[in-house]
Amino acid sequence: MHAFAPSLSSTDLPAPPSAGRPSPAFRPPGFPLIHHLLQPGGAPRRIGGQLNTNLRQQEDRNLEEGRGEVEQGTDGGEEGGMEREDSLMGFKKRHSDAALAAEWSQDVLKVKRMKLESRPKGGEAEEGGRRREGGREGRRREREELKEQLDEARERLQALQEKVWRAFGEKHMAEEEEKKGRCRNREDGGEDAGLMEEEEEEDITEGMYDEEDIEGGDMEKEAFSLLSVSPFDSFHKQREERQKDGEGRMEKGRGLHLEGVMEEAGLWLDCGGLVRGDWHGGVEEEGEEGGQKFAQALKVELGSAVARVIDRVLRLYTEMTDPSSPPAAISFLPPGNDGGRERGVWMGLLTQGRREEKMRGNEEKTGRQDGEREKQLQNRSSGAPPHRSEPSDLSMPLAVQRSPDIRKAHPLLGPPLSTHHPNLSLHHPSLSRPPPLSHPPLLPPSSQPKDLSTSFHPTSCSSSSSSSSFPAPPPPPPPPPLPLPLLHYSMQQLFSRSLHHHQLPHLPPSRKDYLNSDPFLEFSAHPSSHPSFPPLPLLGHLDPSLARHAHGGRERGMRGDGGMRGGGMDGGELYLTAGGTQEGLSPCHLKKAKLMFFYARYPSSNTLKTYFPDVKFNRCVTSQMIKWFSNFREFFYIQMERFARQAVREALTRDGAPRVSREGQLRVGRDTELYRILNMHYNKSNVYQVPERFIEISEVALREFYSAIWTGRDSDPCWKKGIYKIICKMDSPVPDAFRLPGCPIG
DNA sequence: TTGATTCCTG
DNA sequence: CAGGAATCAA
Repeated sequence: MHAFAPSLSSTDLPAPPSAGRPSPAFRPPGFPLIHHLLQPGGAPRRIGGQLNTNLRQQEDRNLEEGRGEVEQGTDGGEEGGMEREDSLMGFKKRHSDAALAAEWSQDVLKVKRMKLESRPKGGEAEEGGRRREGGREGRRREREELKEQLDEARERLQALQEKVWRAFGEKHMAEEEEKKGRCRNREDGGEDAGLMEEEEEEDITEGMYDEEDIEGGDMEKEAFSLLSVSPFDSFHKQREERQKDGEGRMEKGRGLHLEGVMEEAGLWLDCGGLVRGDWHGGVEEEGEEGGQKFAQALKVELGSAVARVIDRVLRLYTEMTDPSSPPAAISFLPPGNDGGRERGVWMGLLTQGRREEKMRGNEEKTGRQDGEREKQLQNRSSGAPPHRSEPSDLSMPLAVQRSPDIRKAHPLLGPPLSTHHPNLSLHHPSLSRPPPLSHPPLLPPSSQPKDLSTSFHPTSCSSSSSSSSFPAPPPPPPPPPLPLPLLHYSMQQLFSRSLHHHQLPHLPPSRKDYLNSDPFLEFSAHPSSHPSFPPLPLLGHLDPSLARHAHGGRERGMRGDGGMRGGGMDGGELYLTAGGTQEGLSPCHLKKAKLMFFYARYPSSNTLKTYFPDVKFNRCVTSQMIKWFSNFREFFYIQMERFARQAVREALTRDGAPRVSREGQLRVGRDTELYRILNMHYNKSNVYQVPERFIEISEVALREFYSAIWTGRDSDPCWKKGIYKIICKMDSPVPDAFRLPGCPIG
């Protein structure tokens, strides 16, 4: 089980698209993989009864949500728990009715059929007769028959188990033998006819299992079919059946040795041995050890098989989508853009700006505050900036002052070495021209000399080389794609698609698809990222007792009861609602929101609601999230302004009095300081590939700021409004991947 | 009046 | 990042 636990926990497994899957915190480490595999998308799995309250409610929640949509927007927070209990009770009640046998799966029917068929001929009548006879003679004969049948059953069982073990590559015959020996001894100790049926059912079950297992064939190949494979299906349904039937029907409730085994391995491991069904007649206990091993073996095999299949599918998928890309993370770079080199070519202007800033004597600190000082500084020190306020300057013919010797680096060979900044490289072909600037046109990028001086670079080549300015290593290269496996979120995606859309992409998506539809491929497994993906990501951060309370379904109750959080924590409190949504926003939601910012700077509240299905929105939560994006924008614009001012200042100090704005030469590449800062802020874990579009927009914003500052428009109190207006029109649709609940990355 | 947004502050 | 104030639009 643990063999694949780190990378493939139960929480990675497919689940209904709705929120409310149990948090890992609720689950002992050994929660069986198969349990989830048993719940193919949407198929209600009715399990209950023997589960403790918490788990039962979780299961019930799964059940409910398997049927349909998230109960979003419904007022289920307070009453959810009760309603669930009621529905559960009602459910049991309903199922005590024999009429509901029709609901049972074919597996159950098959079990019954096989049970009948395998029963010794006439045995039933004879048995009844013996029972009526009721004497000692009858009992003796009965035992003899039982023994015979038992022997027979043992043989069959042994054969069947051999098959099973062969199938799973494990042989625990000795243990099985020992187990059966104990069973027989116990039987000899004197039990009534019920045991016979039990043995028979065991036999039957083994047969059934064997049969279906044979059909199952290659587990690895058929891992997906295992998601709905029937032995376990029937196992669960029979468990349910037992629960419905209750105490009085031992012949149904008991037996099914394999079932018992599985039950133990499943439920017991699940719940830490807390729960145990009423069906235990004693034999199961004897076989517990072997049964658990068997179940363990099954789980291991199932888990590894599923993991292999998943990896294979992922590989296949990533190959289909972009054979040239590393499998782990599909690059957003357009074809032909070769990673760092290309990026280095078409950008780098603002590389390493910040430290330079400090070197230059704390002229700026941060954006807004700099604003005033910056103005003063510029008005004062840059001495009658010729570029400012005179349109005539801007309309003057471009006279690019540059020293031809500066730029030897070939545009395709990356940034110039050391002392020269690669800022003014070729305009990237994929870059869309920023919206028309409010000042006279600049040279089109394509016509601009490739060897323009680095005058716009915040780091002055003349004053200090970048290497000297930065003893520390230069800005980190673009984040390398992380290796396989793609799990967690991407796997969720994959399963979500395969299970709910019943298809995997078979054709390479268009570039647009890359950008807008399949960004989940950008996610790569972070080594340390752990599945907060399925809902309730915050629980992991909370006190376990909170998790317990929350798990109970009466989360609000704990607010008063637990009192684990002092006053003032309400804002960030987490409450589970009946629909699996949570009130309050978690750090995971914040991460997700930040990633969304790459696509949408100005999402509407309605948009946010659609992209956070696991959040129960109320006025407070909505405004909080709106506020988040406001803060994101604020940070974004502050950086833009800051770097724009820096570039302006750089241009002034470098070229003296350039007569034209050259913001057209500004670039934001993945190797620039500006990019690094933005990435650090919105994508701190650096597991998400920043969309190219966001870089383009950043460039637009940077140029707009530069232009405004250059032309002196920043003296207008409302000078940023126009820029905001431009940027707000550049929102792109947030990928569908973000519509899933939970946190996309760890 | 409410919600969204920006600006400012801590 | 949150809180608060101010502004603006619906």
